[in-house]
Amino acid sequence: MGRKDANQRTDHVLAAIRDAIIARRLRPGQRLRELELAELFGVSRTIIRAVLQQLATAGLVRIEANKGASVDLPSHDEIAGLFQARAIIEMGIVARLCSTTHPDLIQRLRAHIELEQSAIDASDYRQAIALLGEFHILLAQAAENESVNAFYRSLVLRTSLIVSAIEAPADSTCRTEEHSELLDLIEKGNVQAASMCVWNHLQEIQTSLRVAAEKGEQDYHPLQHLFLRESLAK
Amino acid sequence: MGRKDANQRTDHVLAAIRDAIIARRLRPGQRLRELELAELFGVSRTIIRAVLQQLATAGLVRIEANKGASVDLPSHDEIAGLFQARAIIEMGIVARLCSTTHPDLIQRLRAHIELEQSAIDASDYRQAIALLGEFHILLAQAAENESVNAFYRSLVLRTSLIVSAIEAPADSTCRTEEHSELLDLIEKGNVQAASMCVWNHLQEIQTSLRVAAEKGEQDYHPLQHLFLRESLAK
DNA sequence: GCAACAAAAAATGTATACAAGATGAAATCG
DNA sequence: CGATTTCATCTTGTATACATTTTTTGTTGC
Repeated sequence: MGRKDANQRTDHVLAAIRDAIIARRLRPGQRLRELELAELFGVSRTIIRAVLQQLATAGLVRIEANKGASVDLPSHDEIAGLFQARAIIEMGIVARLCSTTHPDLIQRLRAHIELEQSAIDASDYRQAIALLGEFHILLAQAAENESVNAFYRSLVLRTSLIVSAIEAPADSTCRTEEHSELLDLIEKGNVQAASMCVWNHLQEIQTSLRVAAEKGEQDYHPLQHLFLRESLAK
Repeated sequence: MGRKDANQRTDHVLAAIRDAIIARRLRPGQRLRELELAELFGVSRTIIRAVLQQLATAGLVRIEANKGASVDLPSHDEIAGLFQARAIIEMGIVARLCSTTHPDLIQRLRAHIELEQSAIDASDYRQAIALLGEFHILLAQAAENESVNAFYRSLVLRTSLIVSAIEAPADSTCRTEEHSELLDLIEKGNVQAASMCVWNHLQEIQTSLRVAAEKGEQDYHPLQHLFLRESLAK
């Protein structure tokens, strides 16, 4: 019924399921049955299908023909590809930033790094990890390009899902010195070194994640038959 | 009715409409009414809606709540953003290619440039334009990253729609010498210069397109009430 | 004539009905 | 007892029906 609040239900359901995936209340591999979700949200399957399709194009959900949808579970190769993609995008952005000067931008990023450092000093690891990840988002925003931004954000979203999925230890996240070093290189306009810095930085994260993943793979057992109702309750 | 050929109808309709947009049989701004399309393809609105939604996420179609879908008509700012995005991605790819040697890849791209040159020499402009555009696709493929590739292809698709939409003259497309120069720089591993080359290259295309667009804007009058049936006939 | 309003037509948003593939358990055969 | 087939059930795929919004049309008053 084309109501005044058109697509509002769709958007609400979309946000709810996406948030549940991000918060890992819905684990990779979890099946998402249309009728179940429809009843849970009090809407029809029509809306659920639209939502699932959108989540699938965002790469959060996998849909198989005649088999239905489930939270996406990327392979090791796909994970490597996602990190590589992030590196490529960031190198492009860095190259752009190197060619022109952005004093205010650099200053803002430096301020962010100070936040990182003080969180680390205060041993607030939860906050520190969040800030370390946010640095990359800010860097991408610096490109001031909507398309690139949206794409990069979707890459970060998917990679951070992986990070949290394998309960990565703190040392497999960014190091604040490298962020600082990158800013120095950008300021100097050294594209060559800045690119390498970015590449190595993301490469490090990825390899340390792979190690953590392989270590944790033994005690990984997908909790089957999770209750959607609880998983989706915010 | 969940049939053996699941999603086949959807895919067929999707391809048909997308091809029509690419081939400019469907012009930007053209309204896409669900019932009309449904009857044309002999399917239900359900399928048409799924297709339109997918086209919308691909950026080819714009959907307004309660108003329906139409072929996307990007603003000048959006066009600039798309070209800038292409440049950023290509700079990232180029930075990647510079850091390691890819003799076979360089050779393939050089072979492609020879094709460009011979098409130009033979005054086969149609072929030349296609080849000049294809160079960028090949370059993107060189990154060997599925995510980046898919994203870049969608950017190229949307920008080439614009190129054909404004009936750009030949001199607003790539120049083969610049492609050759870029390869030289990659081979030397000069990230700095290669990045600038890419940026300037796409900047040139964009500005010459803008000029062409402004020139052609007078005699642009959207053919209203085009017949969908004819537009979609392959 | 034309501006404003009212009713009708058309188009989209959502729910539901039904068809067909997928799944799993019971039944059958070796 | 184990492998295989069959059938009941579940789930997805598609069509259609109905509600609500938008757009068009027609009419009235000035």
